[in-house]
Amino acid sequence: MLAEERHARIVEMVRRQGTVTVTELATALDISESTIRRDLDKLDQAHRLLKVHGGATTLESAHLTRDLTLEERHGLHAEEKRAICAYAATLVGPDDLVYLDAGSTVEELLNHLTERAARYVTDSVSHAMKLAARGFHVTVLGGELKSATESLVGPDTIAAISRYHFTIGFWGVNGITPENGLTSPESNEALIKQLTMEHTARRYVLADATKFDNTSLVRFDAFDSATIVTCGDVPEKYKSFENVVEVAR
Amino acid sequence: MLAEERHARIVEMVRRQGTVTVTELATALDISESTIRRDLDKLDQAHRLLKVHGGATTLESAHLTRDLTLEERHGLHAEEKRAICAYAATLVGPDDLVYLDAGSTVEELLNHLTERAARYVTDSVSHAMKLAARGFHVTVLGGELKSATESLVGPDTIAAISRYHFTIGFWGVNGITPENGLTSPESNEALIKQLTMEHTARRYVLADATKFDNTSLVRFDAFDSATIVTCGDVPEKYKSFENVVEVAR
DNA sequence: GCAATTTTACGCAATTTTGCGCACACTGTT
DNA sequence: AACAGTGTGCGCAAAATTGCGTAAAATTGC
Repeated sequence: MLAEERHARIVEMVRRQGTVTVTELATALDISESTIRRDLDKLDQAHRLLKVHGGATTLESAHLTRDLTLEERHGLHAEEKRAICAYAATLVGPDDLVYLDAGSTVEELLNHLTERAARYVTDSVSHAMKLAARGFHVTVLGGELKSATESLVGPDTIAAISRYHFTIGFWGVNGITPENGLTSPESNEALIKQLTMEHTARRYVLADATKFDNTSLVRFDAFDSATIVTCGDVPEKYKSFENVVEVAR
Repeated sequence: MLAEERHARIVEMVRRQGTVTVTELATALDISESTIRRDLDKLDQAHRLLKVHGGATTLESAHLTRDLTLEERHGLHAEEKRAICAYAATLVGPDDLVYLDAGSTVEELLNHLTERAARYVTDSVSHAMKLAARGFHVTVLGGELKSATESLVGPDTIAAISRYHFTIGFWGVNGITPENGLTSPESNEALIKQLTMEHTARRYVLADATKFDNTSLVRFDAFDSATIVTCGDVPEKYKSFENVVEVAR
């Protein structure tokens, strides 16, 4: 196995699991622990992961210790998010044209994507940069860049969306009820969500259990217009809906 | 087998698998490892793949491990760049629609921009994020994201450009001669440069003195089609041109 | 605290990979 | 026919990588 390939797989495992031990890596890649340690040294030096006693972690999880408020949101329901996204990633096939919504939920999905033959399109510049850095084919919709969300909005974005027909797409959401449908706090973003869903064949909304029974400000589609992939303490009334998929934690 | 055919098949294998070993290639193409290595040298030099110990990888997957070239380029001629960009930033007025080329030279320009009333458009996602974070109005052209340069290329980018008419624009460049004009190493990037220049009223090329008397692979416009802002040890023959502006260091 | 366990760092040998010189084949020119 | 120029394959020494053993360092359990 090539050194570069090993490095890529190590980083991939760290990204996927958050943390890995030296022994895990050595077993998984069938390489001596000495080599794993040398690799971790290099990767740590290149700022691709953080070497810690016994193994390695992602750079993000290292911030977790210092930053409370910002990463709080990030770390909240992290396990549920991971389970949801691990499942969602398996839905992507080699011939898909995949739309990826902006937002932190879909950001977690990026860590689980493995289908390199598929083509990805997103309105989030930060998502695009992550995917491109990992060697995926990724296209950015044009438009005005709002710094708060790092997503694109405006007439350019709308024009770009209208030229695409996605085979599969993934969206984050803030509120879900059967009556009010899928809702989001910002009208520009809601418009983009609505338009992209109209242009997508298979629609998946990724939502941990806390999103149920909440209504945010702007509705972007009906409750049953997408498959809702969820995880955690889902209220009983939602479990009977055909378009709700609950994955194990 | 023709050398060109071999090169094409090698690049194809790298693209497909992400990484290949020299032995793999030698077996697959039934060619000696010596020849494979010589081919890899050439292909690496032509930036069609990255040669690594034991084989080769795609440029994308490798970009992460080696940040040498990136930083290397970053620190080079920093003083000249700063002087050039400090001057260039003064050219932007409140009513301008400004085009910003991708690349490290223009990245330096970002640090000097002060005109918050103007609107900025760029094909570099990293430039856009920097500007947005600092509160500027910034629009991103759409298109496929190439991780090596973090710039956008492809039909989406071209379509987006055609809708704009910029009042002023700034470009980086790799080679400048009166005979061969302005040249760039990559044909996709060169095409974007050419198109954006056609859609811009006042054109400025930012180039430190080392760019003179060099010719890169692809020409994107004539020598006198833009004002060339430069600094450093400019060859005498260039100082007499009306479209060359030399700023003090 | 302190001992037991785990993890790490370092030296060394085996293996792999690389760079380079040289011989040979092929091509087009004089 | 002789010639230079280019591309290819092979052998060998230098360099890089890898795996293993062992002592030092860090962590854990009591």
